[in-house]
Amino acid sequence: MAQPKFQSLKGMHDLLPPDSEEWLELVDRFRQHFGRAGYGYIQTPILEDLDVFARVGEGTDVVTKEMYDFVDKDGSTIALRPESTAGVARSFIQHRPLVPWKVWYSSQHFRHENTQAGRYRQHHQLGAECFGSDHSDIDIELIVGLWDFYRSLGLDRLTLHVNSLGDRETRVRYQELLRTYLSSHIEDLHPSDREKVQRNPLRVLDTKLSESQPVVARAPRLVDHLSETDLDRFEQVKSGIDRAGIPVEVNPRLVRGLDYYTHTVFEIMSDALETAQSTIGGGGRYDGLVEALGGPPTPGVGFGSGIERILLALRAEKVEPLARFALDAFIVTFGGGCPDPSALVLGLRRHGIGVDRALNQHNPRKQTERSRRVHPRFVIRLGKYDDRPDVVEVADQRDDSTWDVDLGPIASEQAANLADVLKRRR
RNA sequence: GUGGGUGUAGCUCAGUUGGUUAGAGCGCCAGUUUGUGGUACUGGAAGUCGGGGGUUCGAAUCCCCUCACUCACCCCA
Repeated sequence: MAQPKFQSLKGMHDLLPPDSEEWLELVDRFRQHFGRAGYGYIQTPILEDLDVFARVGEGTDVVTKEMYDFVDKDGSTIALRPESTAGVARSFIQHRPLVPWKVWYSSQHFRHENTQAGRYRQHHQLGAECFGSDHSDIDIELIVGLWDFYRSLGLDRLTLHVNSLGDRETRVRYQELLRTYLSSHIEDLHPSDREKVQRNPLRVLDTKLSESQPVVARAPRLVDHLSETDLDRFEQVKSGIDRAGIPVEVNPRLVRGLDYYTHTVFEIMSDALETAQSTIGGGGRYDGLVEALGGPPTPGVGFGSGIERILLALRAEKVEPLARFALDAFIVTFGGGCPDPSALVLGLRRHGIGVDRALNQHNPRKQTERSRRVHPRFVIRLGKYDDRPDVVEVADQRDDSTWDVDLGPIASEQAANLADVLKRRR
């Protein structure tokens, strides 16, 4: 194909039917799933003050390299959100809702990075957050909730990884210890891991570079430095997940991309994805986040899950598409003496019947072929009887039965009459 | 930011050592059919061969540049 003059920007994609129908269905199911657990829908602006994001991820690529930030007309520095949690936390501080505050979102995020399978510059996440409770049951509720959501979609091949980073003091203390250790073995690390030692030493733990593995394997382990209370908390979360019947794998090298996490962190991977990005959802606890943004000390926990990656995983597991575009009825017209279908179509819609017709074909055979695309419940044949223009034949696609309906002689009542017949049958 | 792969019709792709007017399947349009159910047959429309430059009598094919897409690294959902 010759490239058109304009196409969507790199890593940003159009969403068209029928894929868009499946997308809406996915979001709707998420809404119902977390709605049942008491989570309300939240929307925050796509643009925020740059510092909202910068405060919470100083050492991370997400905010240092990949942010779409720019100077606004009034000179202020703003950014397209690279993730949602920071904006939701800002909103929490601004409105001070009753706690525990449980919200879910479906939002687009922007990261200026090179694209690959399951990785886009504009990507979409479903997520849920809870602010104002440090109860470990919330951690459990979110993790189990997300797992069950995936299962309800038909995903089967899932792996749950969890880890604990301890509280902030633990984390800071361990981070220093790790930095000291790694600095003394800096020569044995892969060059591209060396710079991370100062900036974000936890990140070295999950390196994929084999050259660094021996050093990392002998590094001090975070789990050995957790306090009694940290360990208790971690045990509660693990046993809660276990009681829900979900296989859980402790991964001591699991750290996360954003550095506001404390205590629980987790990821759910799709084992069906052969691509480099198999994590479809992840999150954890961020007890210091609200405070870092200038709010009162408030615990929080949440997750984000990539919609595009969920859909990739569904395809990889060969799950049938979640939704199909379907109409109640499709109108086929016969011959030159056929009444004009326009009024009937518009009238049926006013009476709550989803209906369409073929506009580019006049051969009934072609129209019938067209109707198969949209999987209507009923096919309505208009103008079939030359001597009785007010009679239509209705074909129920479910059981292949057909019958005639006399619409009556008064044009203004015909749509209502037919709508009644279809609704009774439906 | 770094590296690999791929660009030919709406889609998926053929296209020989460079050689007439660039092909197929699917899809689309129409007909066989004043007619109606996933079939069959017939015909039709549709391509600046991603773009630019070069070599050549001659380029989809060879060379250079460029753009786009894609996969991977980094990183992340």
